[in-house]
Amino acid sequence: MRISELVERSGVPLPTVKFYLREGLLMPGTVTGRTRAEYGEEHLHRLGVIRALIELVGLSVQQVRRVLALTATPVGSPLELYGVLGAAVGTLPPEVPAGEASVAHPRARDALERLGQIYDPDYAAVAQLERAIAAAEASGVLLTDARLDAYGRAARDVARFDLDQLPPDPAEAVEYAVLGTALYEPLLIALRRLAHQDLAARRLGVSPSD
Amino acid sequence: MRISELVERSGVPLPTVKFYLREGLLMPGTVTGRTRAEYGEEHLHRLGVIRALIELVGLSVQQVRRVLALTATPVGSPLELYGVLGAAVGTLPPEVPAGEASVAHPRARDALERLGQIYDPDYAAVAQLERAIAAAEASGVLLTDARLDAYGRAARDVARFDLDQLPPDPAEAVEYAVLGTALYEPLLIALRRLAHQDLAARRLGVSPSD
DNA sequence: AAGAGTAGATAGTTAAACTATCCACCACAA
DNA sequence: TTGTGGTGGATAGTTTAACTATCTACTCTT
Repeated sequence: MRISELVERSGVPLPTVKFYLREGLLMPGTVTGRTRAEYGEEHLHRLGVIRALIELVGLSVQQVRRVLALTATPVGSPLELYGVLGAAVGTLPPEVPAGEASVAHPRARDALERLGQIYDPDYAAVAQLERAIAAAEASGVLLTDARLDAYGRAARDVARFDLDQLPPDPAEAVEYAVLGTALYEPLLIALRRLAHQDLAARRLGVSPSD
Repeated sequence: MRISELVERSGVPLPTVKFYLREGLLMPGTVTGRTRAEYGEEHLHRLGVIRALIELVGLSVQQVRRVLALTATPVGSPLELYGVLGAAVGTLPPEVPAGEASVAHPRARDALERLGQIYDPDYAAVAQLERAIAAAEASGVLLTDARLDAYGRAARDVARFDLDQLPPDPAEAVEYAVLGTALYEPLLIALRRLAHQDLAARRLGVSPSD
């Protein structure tokens, strides 16, 4: 299809499509002449993913570029994937500055030790954990061991489910893992908030179950 | 203390402090003269919270204003709090546009029905859930019932812990609930990612436990 | 009396994410 | 074959957010 059809079917304005092409989020079509290029269904799908990550998940253009780059990463074993994902740059706001990686993360190390999990300072998520703990401390709210255990257990339950659902096909697995990481995080957050409200309502006597 | 001391002790530049005063994030000091005002420890603490929410959690100035406004909300029972929190505007990116609240959220309603939880379209988190599901669908990744159950259970476990930890004092409870919602979300996200990596490593044979 | 500090106002800066033109030029229909 | 309109590529402008910088009058302290 031509770019006008891509614009019409995706609902994304022409200048914006051109912008994504310039920024490398959308791969170029196959050139069929000096002033003509052909786009396919994969471009349409890609545009959908881009818009979802930007408008619905709230990622920046730069973060989307990284996420999409990861979906093109070839991995040997499907299970290696989360290692690759972990060594790559974090995708969720707030962005962890480049220099902050690979430095010591004492609070995160303590926490992971307590959970019995591996500690690798090169994992971007370790820096995120460190920041999360620092934010709590700076606000006068501290992170107790009991809370760490409770959250760690819940996170592990979710992660176990995610790994169990990993598609056997490597290419599919990459897309699942990368997009799943970005797409399911807001889901978990929203469900936690709704659970707060539901449990609070029940404890107030609206319904005696649970 | 005078503003210069506040600047020095908080590490926040003077123009920025003035900006936060203008924007209503930081409450004004007690005026002691035409060109003089007095600030206290609560201003210092507030500045710490503001910086943590902006720099570490990644909230926008507008979102911080809403979060801080909520900490000043008086509630009858501590447990009412999460209801209040839910009826308020969402605080985490991506922002849910004002008009989007209170409209039908069919996918979110189905999900909540399946989880056996109350559905109230006025809850901001319902709109967030709807968007999260929409984002997954737009990306070609669908939300299975099994995943919903797994995530819902984990979210509920965390929420139960949060409610159990609610301080008995109403004023403290508000600060705990509001800041806890914002501060502990990045924690849960980081722990999920780290659990992915840890479980993936274990399944690859690095360590046979779990 | 004078210098430093301050409140309050206004203006400037930077970055991100678009959005809008411009121009040459090519393809296809009449 | 000639015009009409869609195209690629380039460049420039817009909008919003979050600061950052000045300016001015005034006042507190020494």
